[in-house]
Amino acid sequence: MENTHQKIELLMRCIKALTNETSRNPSKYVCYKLSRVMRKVHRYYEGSLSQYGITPSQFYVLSAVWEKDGLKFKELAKSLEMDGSTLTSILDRLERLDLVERRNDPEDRRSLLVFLTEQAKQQISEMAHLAEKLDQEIKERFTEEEFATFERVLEKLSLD
Amino acid sequence: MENTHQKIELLMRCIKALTNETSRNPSKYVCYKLSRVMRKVHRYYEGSLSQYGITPSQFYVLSAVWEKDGLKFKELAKSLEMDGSTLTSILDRLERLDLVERRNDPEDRRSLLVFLTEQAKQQISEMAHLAEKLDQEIKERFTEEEFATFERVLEKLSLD
DNA sequence: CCCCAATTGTTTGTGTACCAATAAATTGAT
DNA sequence: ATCAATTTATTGGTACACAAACAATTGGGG
Repeated sequence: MENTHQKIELLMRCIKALTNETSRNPSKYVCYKLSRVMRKVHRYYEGSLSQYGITPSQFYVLSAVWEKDGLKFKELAKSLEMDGSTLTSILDRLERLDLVERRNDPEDRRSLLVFLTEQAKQQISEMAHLAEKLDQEIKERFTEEEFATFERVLEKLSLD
Repeated sequence: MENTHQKIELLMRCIKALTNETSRNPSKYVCYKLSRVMRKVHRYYEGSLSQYGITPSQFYVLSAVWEKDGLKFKELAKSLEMDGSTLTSILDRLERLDLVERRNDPEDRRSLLVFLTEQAKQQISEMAHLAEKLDQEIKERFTEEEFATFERVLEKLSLD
């Protein structure tokens, strides 16, 4: 009986293939594949970065401020292509962790400047080193050309 | 003066390149690239699916139930590789939209079975058709081989 | 100089996403 | 048959992500 069920399943799959009926499984959609992989890779980074008490998104923000200390809130959001309200909440947490500091912009009272704290400056390069190692471990699983194509497609998709 | 500033920027980039100092910009990390592209593609789907009043994630759940109507909650979560608590909240919304129905499993009182409503059955193939069109528009931007490599890498990353 | 439109960052509300803790039901070992 | 361990779905808590509404500020046209 169990065997019969399996045969029926197989037959159904054959019928679908022969009639060219498209699968209903969501795993065929690009968007679904992307989100599944993104979540997986995100958790992979998260597992390592948690030793510093931060999340991947918080790490990206720290890196961007590290690249240009004291940049404007607006510039930061733009460079991360991140919604302002999302950045506000991430900065709230980073400020609570004493890793980042908001200061008033002397030239425009609407604007904020974002700085790393001393503590963050001491830790960030170690964090970055860790993240590079994680990246390396991912890349090792593919040929250089394969991964280059992958990144090129990602790059092209990220330009609107 | 502005010109001087640009020259300094350029010089700094040269120094970084010559000393092999790695960039601090987060856009070099695989995880960041993935999340940026995922968000972009997600918004792209969202814009179209919103005409049905649903989100991409809700669409994936509907598709999976469409593929196998009346499957167990647990199976559904597993096939979507989704945390159970996430699925609970998505099913709550889909039930409120009258697109999905939870029923008790007669064979195990801990378990739930998930069904599409009549309304959902009438709409889902149109939604799927739309999603396929969106996918097609993305794929058109690349050569077949290029995109095949991209999907192969995604596939491999989603395992383990 | 004044007013109105645009800009800046925050708040609020909704929707994922996941972990830990929970309650209910089932299973298995004795 | 009974009790402990396991399984199942939900709840509660935290963290993104984004749109819309908001307050403070700036800037330009009259």
